[in-house]
Amino acid sequence: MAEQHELRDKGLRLTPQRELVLSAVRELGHATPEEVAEKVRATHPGINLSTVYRNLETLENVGLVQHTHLGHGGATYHASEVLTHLHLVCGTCGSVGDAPIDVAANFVQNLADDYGFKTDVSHFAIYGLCAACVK
Amino acid sequence: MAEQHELRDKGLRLTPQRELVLSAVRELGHATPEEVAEKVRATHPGINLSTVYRNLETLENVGLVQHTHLGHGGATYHASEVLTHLHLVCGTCGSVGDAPIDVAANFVQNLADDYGFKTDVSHFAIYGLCAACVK
DNA sequence: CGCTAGTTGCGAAATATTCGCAAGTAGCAG
DNA sequence: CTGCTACTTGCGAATATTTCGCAACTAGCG
Ligand SMILES: [Mn+2]
Ligand SMILES: [Mn+2]
Ligand SMILES: [Zn+2]
Ligand SMILES: [Zn+2]
Repeated sequence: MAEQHELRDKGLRLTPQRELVLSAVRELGHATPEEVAEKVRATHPGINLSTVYRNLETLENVGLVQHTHLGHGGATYHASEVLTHLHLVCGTCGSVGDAPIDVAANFVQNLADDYGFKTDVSHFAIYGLCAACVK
Repeated sequence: MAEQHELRDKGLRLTPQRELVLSAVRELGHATPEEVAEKVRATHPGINLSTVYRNLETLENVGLVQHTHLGHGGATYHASEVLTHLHLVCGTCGSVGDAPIDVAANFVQNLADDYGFKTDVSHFAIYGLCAACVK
C-alpha cells in the first residue's frame, strides 16, 4: 500500500505549489500563511497568497498540517508530525514558550471526567505572564 | 472616596456612548464588538462602530471589561465582574460550554511550578470536542 | 458661562481572508 | 503517447474586521 508520495497517499494531486507549501511549513516550525508564502517565494517567486491559503486548508483537511492560535489575531500553521506541545504566550512581552503536553494531562482528564469534553490543549495558546514579566 | 459613578471613579468621562457600551457588554454576557454596537443601537441608533471599538478598549484598560477568544476569529468581550470561567469550545458543532476556573487549578499550578508562568486560563478558550460530538 | 482635553461620527485606510473565473495541468483512461 | 476532465492556480475583486485622521462636539473644571 505504501505508495510513492505522501501527498498522493492522501488522495491529493501533487503540484509544485502544494509540495512547497508543505515543505515551508515543516521548515518554519510555526508560520502564518503570509510567512509560508514568503518562504515558498524563495524558490517559486510567482506563488499566489490565495494558493497558499487554499493549500494550507487542503493539507489540514488530510491531517498533514494543523493550525494554532498564538495571538489575538490570525492562525499559525505547523506540521502534524511535530509532537504537539503547548504554547505559553506572554501578554506583556509577547514571548512564546513551549511546554510538553503532559503538564496538562491532569487538566485534560478533569475536563473529560467532569464534562465529557475531549480537549485539544494545543489549538489555542495558553495565555499569561512569563517568568521574566511576573517580576 | 466612593464617588458618584463607576466610570468617573476610573478617571473616565461619562458619555452616553460609553455608558451604553458598558451596559450592553453586561447585558449580553459575551459579545463581539459588532454585537455590542447592535445592542447599543437599540437606544442610540447613531452610534458608530469605531466608537464601540474605542470604548471597549478604554473600558478594558481600566479593568471594567475583558476580552476572550472563543473562536478562530475575533475577540468577544465580557464584564469583569462576571467571575471568570473557562470556555469549552467544540470544534465540530461550535458549541461553547462553561466550566469553573478551578478545574484548571492543578494545571495552572504546574505551569507556575515548572515554568514560573502565571496563567490566565480564560483568555483563550479551551478547544476540543464536546460530549455530544465525542460519540 | 467659557476653555480645553477627551470623545464622537465619518470616511478612508490597513489587514486578513475568501471568492469567481478563465487558463493551466495532474493523473487516469484509452 | 495522447486526450479528457476534474482539480489547481493566478489574479483581481469582494468581504470582513479593525484602525486612523480629522473636524465637529461636549464633559467637566474653573
Ligand atoms: Mn487577546
Ligand atoms: Mn482555530
Ligand atoms: Zn513576558
Ligand atoms: Zn460539539
